[in-house]
Amino acid sequence: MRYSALFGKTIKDAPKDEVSKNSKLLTRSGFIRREVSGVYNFLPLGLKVLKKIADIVREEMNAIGGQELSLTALQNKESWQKTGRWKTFRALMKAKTQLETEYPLGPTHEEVIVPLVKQFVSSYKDLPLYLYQIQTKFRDEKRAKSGLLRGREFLMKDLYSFHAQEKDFNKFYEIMKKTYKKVFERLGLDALETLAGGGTFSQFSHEYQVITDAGEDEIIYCPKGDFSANAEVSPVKEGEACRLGHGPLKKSKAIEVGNIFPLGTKFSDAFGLTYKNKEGKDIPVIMGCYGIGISRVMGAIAEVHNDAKGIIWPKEVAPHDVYLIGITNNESRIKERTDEAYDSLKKAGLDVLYDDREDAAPGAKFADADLIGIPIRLVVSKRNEGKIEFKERKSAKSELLGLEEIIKKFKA
RNA sequence: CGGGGUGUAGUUCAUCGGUAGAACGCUCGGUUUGGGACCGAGAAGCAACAGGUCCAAUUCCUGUCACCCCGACCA
Repeated sequence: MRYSALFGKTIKDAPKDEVSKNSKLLTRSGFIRREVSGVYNFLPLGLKVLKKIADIVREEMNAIGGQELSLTALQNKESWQKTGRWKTFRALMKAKTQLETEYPLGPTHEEVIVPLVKQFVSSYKDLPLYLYQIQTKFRDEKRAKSGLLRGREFLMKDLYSFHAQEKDFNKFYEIMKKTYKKVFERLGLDALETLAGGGTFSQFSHEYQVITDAGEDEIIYCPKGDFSANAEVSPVKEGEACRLGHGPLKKSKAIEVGNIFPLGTKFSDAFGLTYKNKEGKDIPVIMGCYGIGISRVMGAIAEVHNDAKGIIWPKEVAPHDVYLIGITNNESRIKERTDEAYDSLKKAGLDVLYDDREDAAPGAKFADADLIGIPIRLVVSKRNEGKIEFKERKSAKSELLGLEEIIKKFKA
């Protein structure tokens, strides 16, 4: 991609209404732009990141037998009345047609998936079943805030599991814990598996919390990593020893980037979702749900991985592999050499953002490279004597390498 | 939803009862090229919206809307 053709330029000053670190950085660097409060457009660079996050999640869901589908955002009011949530789910947005018919705008999808699954599941042979989607959700937050961290429209992965036996559910719940750990590692997030309340569904649930002052939750956790609980439900307090005798426990603000939740038979009961066991008896299906806020993850990464100059994207979610700069000058062949490097890198399968602006001062290019935060920066310049400067965004050091060596480095 | 604050050019901000100005960005010309470079010339605004006061309102008053912050809320 040539920078000169890229839609979405960087800006020096963030709009004054973008106050949170993540939205400031993502707006300045041309990844997102706010539409209304709590609702963001994703520009090409931002969408690339969003897709990479989604793809990692998708891969891991597929790996444990998840089947992807896509459920509607515009939902069925009757189903929500059946579960009682038409009245009790405060953040439910309701859309009205010209004829005054009301539709819930999906904040979550139990009311859609359970009736759907009921049409296909009737025997123990149909279970277990793991269905997920990555889809836009709507929640009528009384106050949207913190950029991508709490919006009214956001992208979320939700998986629903259906089981014949409690035992089977428990086994899968543990698999999900491992899977979530792996997902967040790949996303470059240090997410603590945190014990949380179960709301109206169950006694407990688990949240995946990333420590940051921008977060809204408070967690009590052991710095050695063997305990973490949401402060709302934690029986132990800051400063005490954890269950393995480590200590002292710490208290921090954190942002919830995922959660997993036993649903029991609450929704199966509401919709009469049962299966026939071997004796021909109807048994309610046991369910679990498992969410990851895709757009919130993007915000959390920007919130946590940055420095004074801009974002520092983890490799797996970066919008491009390389930011290529040529420091041109009319007399030398720098422009040609940079063009050649661009072509070679592309041929080698790398996704390159080539800053091909001819009249921009070198400083402007460096500043944009740092702000956008692509993990590797390459500089072609007459100063580098036929080699290319290779620099990691996260490091202050750089080295001069040949093109072949650089390509080899990426393959490794 | 309670409290506080803000709406002026794409962005950040000035102005102030006499109908709008800078910087950045943008366009054109020229000079530049290792940390947001320089010179010159331009384009760009229904001053959120509606009403009121006044000879005259971006400016004062009222209302509405939007946005931000704190709190409450967040299956």
